[in-house]
Amino acid sequence: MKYSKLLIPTLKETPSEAEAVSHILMIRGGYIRQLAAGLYISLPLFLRVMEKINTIIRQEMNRIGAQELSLPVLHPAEVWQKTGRWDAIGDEMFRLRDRTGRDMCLAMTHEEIMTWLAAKELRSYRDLPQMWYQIQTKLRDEARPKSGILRTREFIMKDSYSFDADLDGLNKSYELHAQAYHRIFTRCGLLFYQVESDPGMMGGSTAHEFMAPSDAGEDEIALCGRCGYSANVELAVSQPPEYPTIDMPFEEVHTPEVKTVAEVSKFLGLPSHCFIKSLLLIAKDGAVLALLRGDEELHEDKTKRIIGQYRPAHKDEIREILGVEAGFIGPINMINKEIRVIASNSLKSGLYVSGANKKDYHIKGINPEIHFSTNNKEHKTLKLSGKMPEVHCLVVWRDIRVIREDERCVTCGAPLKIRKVIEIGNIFKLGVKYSVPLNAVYLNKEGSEVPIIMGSYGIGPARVAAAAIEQNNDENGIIWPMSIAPFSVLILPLSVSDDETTKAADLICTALNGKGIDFLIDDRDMRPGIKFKDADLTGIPYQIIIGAKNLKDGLIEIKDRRTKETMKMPPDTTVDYIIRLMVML
RNA sequence: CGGGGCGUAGCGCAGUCUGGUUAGCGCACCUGCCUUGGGAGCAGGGGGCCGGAGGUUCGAAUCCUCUCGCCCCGACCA
Repeated sequence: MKYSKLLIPTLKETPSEAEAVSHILMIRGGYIRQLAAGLYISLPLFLRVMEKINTIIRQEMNRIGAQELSLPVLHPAEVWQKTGRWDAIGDEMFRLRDRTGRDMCLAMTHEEIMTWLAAKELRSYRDLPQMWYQIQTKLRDEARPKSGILRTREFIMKDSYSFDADLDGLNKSYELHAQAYHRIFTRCGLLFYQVESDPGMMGGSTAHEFMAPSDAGEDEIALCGRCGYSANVELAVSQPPEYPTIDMPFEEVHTPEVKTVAEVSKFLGLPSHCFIKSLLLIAKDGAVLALLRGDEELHEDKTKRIIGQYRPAHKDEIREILGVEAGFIGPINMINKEIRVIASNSLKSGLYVSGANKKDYHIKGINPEIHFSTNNKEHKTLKLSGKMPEVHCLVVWRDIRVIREDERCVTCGAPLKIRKVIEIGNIFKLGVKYSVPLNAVYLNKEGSEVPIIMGSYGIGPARVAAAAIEQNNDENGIIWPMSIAPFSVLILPLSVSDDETTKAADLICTALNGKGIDFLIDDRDMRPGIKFKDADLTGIPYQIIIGAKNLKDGLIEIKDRRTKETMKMPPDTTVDYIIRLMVML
């Protein structure tokens, strides 16, 4: 392919709207252009990268027995209404009406349509299992598109769906996908982790995400270097750091106008881990008191999984519900109040200071082993009858804390690392969440009607490309992994007006063509400096540099974009040398 | 949706606070000469509804009101 025939509008300067490295380099390298917020045009080079990634995906999906098909991007509302998602999903779904006034939406994912097809076409256990996938456009009216193509309103997604007769089958399909994903991302030259993830609103039991480490990522994962534990921080667990108990009597202390953990800690001269941080939350079915150790932070997602959607209580609500000003609330004298209390596991033992539920007072020496009780009615009765007066609070022990870097792994005790990552793929065990409402059932051997067990599995090819750039670049530009580079080789005839140079370039083109290697030749009548800069920026893995000076000695030069190493050799051996390099990769 | 920033030539920016020649600089672009191993040099040239609308004023890129767009942080993310 000739450079002069391709639209590759490279930029010398960094565009002001780009922040992420991959975003900057994709724009500067002439890969993409922005049409509007979250909407991008793929230029020829980027399209080639996407095609290479999609080819790898297809090969690996086909290899596990999945079949490719293509579904509409415009959907009738009815299917989505049947699963309840028409109402459950808010502004993120693009909605419209057709000319007859019928409600329609644009596909943000395809569980409904795939399940609809399964309901129509799959009848018997003999039809199962099936794995169907497509590489198609998805549309989501994102609240905040960001970081170039990492979060857009329209994007390509490989989504596949498995249909099995039973859980064993689902587990097999799930495992096959996990293996395929490992092969895909490895072949794409990415560093990545498979981590446990929150099944969330997809509605399922098990879920994993495939995460590529990058500072541009929106997610964070916790990693154990020793045992391999890895999880999204949305659900990652760790051993809370342990501190020696500081002895203190059980007594009230006057703490006028001293409210936050930091203030009380300073006032009493005690470290923050000696405190119980009490937060009043308003959940759908009432107020919830969350107790954390003073050095901990409440984890919103973990908490939501326990009490559902919630918000922090306002100051006047605290006064109304607990009868005390914010800043002095705590687990004391809570036993008669009809408020759920959820306490962080780290508070199970030790001695603590917390608000006394009395203005300007805190209480020292709270001993959860004595003053807290697990959630059973018995203690309440005993307390009320005066037999166990020391119990102040009925608690449920839960993991509701945010984990931190270097805390200990719960399985092996090694320090955990936290990494920012780009989510490049995910796999979910859906179960019957979609097959039941859409009546996707089959007849089993016994002749009874049973819902199909489903799984769903996604990959964002553009995110794979972005992650590859994030992980492979230098001050001069992109360094593509060979497998997904737009071209394998870039030929740089430094002067297109020099006959010897052109002749040598032609020779190499012919040889590369003969070997089926995809190459680009920079045939532009430009100064060498420009060609070198563009070559490095666009990131094609190998450069064959043909200059008059080396040619006088019968030599041309091969440069490895990644290592910057160069090798001089006669033109007729160049192509074989390149092939050897490519095989080594 | 909340907070912040920015809209001036294709790109990157100055000018705006403190209103006043013909709105400026670098890069890119066009013509010519010259040059050809890391974004050359010289000479000449084209390109602007200063995001949009309304207002204040003798006069608005500049002040006021409204509005649209883009980016960043947060919320959201099926």
